Amino acid sequence: MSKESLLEGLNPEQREALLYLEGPLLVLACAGSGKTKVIAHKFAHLVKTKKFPYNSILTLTFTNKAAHEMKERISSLTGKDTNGASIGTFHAQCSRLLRKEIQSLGYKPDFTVYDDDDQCTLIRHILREFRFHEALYKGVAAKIGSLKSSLILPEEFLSKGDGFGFDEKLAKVYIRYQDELKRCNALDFDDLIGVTVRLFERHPEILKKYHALFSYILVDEFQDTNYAQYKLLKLLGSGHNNISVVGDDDQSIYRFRGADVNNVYKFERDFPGAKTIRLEQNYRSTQNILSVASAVISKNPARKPKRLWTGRQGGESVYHCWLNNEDEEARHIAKTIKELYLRGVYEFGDFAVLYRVNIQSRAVEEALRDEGLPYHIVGGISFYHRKEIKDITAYMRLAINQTDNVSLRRIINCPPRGIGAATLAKIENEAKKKALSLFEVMKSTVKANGVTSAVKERLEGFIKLIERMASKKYKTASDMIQDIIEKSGFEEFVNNDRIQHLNELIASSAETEVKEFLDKASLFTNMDDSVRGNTVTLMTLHSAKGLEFPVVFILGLEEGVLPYFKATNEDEINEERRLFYVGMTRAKDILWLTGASKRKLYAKFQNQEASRFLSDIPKKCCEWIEKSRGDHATRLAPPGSDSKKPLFPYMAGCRVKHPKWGIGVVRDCYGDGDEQKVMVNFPSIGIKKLVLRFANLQKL
DNA sequence: AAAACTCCTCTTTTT
DNA sequence: GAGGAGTTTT
Repeated sequence: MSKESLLEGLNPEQREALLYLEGPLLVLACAGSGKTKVIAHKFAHLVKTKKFPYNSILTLTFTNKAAHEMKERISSLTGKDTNGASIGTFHAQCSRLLRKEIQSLGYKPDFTVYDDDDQCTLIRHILREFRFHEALYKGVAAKIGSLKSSLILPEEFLSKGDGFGFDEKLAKVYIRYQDELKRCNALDFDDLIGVTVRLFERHPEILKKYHALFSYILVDEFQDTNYAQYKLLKLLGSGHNNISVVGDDDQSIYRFRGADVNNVYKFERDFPGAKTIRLEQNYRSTQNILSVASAVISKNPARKPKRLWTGRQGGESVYHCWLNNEDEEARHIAKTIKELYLRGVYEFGDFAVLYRVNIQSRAVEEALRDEGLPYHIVGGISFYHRKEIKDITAYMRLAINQTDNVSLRRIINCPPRGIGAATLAKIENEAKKKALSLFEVMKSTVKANGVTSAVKERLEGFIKLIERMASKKYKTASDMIQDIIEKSGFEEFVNNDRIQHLNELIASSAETEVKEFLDKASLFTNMDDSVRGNTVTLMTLHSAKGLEFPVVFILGLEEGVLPYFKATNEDEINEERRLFYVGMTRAKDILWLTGASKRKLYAKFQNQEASRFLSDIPKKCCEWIEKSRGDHATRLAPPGSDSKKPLFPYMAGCRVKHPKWGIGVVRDCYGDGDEQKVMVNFPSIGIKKLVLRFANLQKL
């Protein structure tokens, strides 16, 4: 593809972003403004026109899915596969780099990556040992995570306690946790970033090497970076300053995971000479949807001002409907989907139902089933997080990294082999005393006296099992998995369903090397394996980021649901507002907002009030439909909105008859007054745009 | 080692 | 009100 065609199809701002090559660049890209496109095209431009080597452009995303899509786009632009390219998630790229360099920090290159599950297991273990309240493990994990994502080391945290004892306890756990990780030769997710930063800080010569290697840096979803990631970018970018970041402060919805929007605001200051380019044209939604979304988000203080606009004038009005309870809400949505589907304009895959919390999916599922509509749910437990899968990977990890205590504890008696709590406690004690790994202690226990011969025998069996696997050179992960299932007794231990999952695992890993497989398994998430098909999509607002659908429903527009009741301070409310904004801007043609006056939350019924966000919506863009009795509905509908003027006489999907072209299906209806136009799909001749005044359409 | 019982939590969750 | 995890019982 030539340079000309790389620029073709880009608007002036997108072009500018692509051609701005010297120095730091911040691209503020509104929802639906083509930010991925800019990155992909810029990558292709650097390679094709500027002759950058393929692996010299570090391209970072947040999700595997985004990385995958990026690779596909780039390879179709450049006509080459992206095997040698440095494109991937922050975590995957750091992990790759650390496998090569981590020895400089005293870890072994075969370190294990602990996912959140493993992290929690370890923290619980430590809490129990300290006799701290074990049930707090989630909060502790979150706190440690946030310290790590701010690059605060355990020792530093200890030095500034709060004086009440809580922080001291936390510090104690943090220190121990970090110590334990090191001894297991393991890194958690935050370490992948943090340790890479430390590596660069302590070893400038290594940093220099990567300055030379990565002569350009491209970053997607920049608003989601945490402090550690920001620091990493600063270090890597400090050599040449060729860094382009793309993001949207209005779509920052992961604050609770350590993401810091301020990174967007700090960029111009911290990267001297930085240029800012705004992408404000939205290629996705109709004007009505955009007006509603902009009105809501504009109420957020401290955001970069933007003028979001679209070429798709008018469009169907945004619908808002208030119902009696969550079942009616769900039924209403199901009925609406069915109706739109039957009109023939939309397929099931065109619909998305978005909600704040996963439990809200239940009512919708039921309603969709009742109407016989196919659906799938995004999120939930990931394949690699299933118990039996994690058990098998624990065997693999232990064989590769025998100091991995977390994995050992997981499988030592699974399947049951008569090594119970008492034996394990003995080993744990011994290990602590001698500062050895559990596996090492097991080996010496077998040689020494002190345990009964029966126990010895069982321990020996386990050790042999692991050592045999460790010494064997498996060609693929699937060979190893099969071996584990056979030799460990898993085969008899698990039931049919789970064997099925294991078979899937074997099939999917037939072409993957063992170590590669383990990395993938750790860094994989539930976002990656959604098998959708052409069915209605149900998911949380969070999971919807980056996606688009012709028809979107957002449910639970009530105080306590959206915004969620846990959001109390202003920052948190603002994040809820952004979440709502992200949801609305997923919609291309039709957007429905619903709420209910009664809802069952955690086993009790609650009276719900309309969400405060609804009052920010300009009345002229929204049609308020009342399907609930009682005072809620009347209070809800804003004054003046009761005059139900059908702004667009033709809904997308309705059938019309044209004197010349016969019967067609309306796709869109837009514009004002005399300019009002309607887009109709006539089976015989295709899509036609007609001025409503002259079209002589007959509604069927 | 399975079964029964008790306790606890219940937001979102890119990796 | 359900589901998960840990603990106690058999």
